[in-house]
Amino acid sequence: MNPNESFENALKSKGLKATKQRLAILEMLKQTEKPFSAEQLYLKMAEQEIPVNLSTIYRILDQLLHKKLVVRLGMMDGSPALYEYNQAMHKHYLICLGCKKTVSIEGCPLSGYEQELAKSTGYQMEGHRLDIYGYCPECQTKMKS
Amino acid sequence: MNPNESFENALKSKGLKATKQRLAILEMLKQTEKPFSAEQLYLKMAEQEIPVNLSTIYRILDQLLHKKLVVRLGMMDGSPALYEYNQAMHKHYLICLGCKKTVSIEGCPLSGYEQELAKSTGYQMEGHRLDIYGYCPECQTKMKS
DNA sequence: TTAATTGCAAACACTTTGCACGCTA
DNA sequence: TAGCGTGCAAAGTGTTTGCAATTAA
Repeated sequence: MNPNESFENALKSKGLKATKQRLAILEMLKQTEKPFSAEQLYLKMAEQEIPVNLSTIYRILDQLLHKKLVVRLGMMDGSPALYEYNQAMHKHYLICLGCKKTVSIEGCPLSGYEQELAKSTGYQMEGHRLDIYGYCPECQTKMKS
Repeated sequence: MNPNESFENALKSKGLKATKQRLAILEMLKQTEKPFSAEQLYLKMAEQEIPVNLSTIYRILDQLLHKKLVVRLGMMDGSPALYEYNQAMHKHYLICLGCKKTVSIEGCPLSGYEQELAKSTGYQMEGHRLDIYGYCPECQTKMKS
């Protein structure tokens, strides 16, 4: 099945029209498997001669977020939000405080914990966000010099 | 020891002058043990006839953050950052997606995990952020009606 | 055809900055 | 009194919104 076709179906089944802007965003996020900010997407799309307005990107990302086709992360400081294609299995990130590089972590150390917490608090869990901060090996050596 | 006195020392030992604005902010955060936004602090201080400029609050919070007298949290969406007095032991939060209430969680489920990760990745760990999202019991019943 | 979607420009909220004055040490 | 700290106003950044024009279904 053509990748675009599958996105078309995904969008339609969520009640969203399959516009080229939405398809382009989904494709970009899915293929790279990396988180992008709204502006990064905007620039990438410009390169590919798919001119879009930044506000449109924000609107689309917001819709995709609500439809759970995309997840949002980042924003430890006031820096822009990052969006990533929502692989069914959720991920966590190791973020370098030096160069801001983010790499994803295998597995989730909280699988059981969340359920316990639900029992003890009466909360209905909807998920969690875990980011781990440190300095990557390269930045550590840079800091020494 | 007078609480203000201990803050004075804390500030001076970090190379910061003990001004009434800084003291007021520290006191407020320490006493309430709750996270506040810059604006909330601004309003509270106005009530107490300690007029401050909002930009001063931001500057002070930023300094306190770097000196680790305060921690920052929040910002899952674009809402304002929250600052809280830095109790030595770090905390995590259970945040209600309905009413935005945040309650802190006992203990940290990641104590051992972070060290393992440091070994396997070569990163020098600086800490992590874990927030858990769900609906509190009250919001669950509201949603049913 | 027509309701959803987009572009544009303007507004927004939160935060940061430059500069002159004021106050702590 | 020397220099850190503050207020003020203005600018910045990331994001959202109203409205008219466009496009997918």
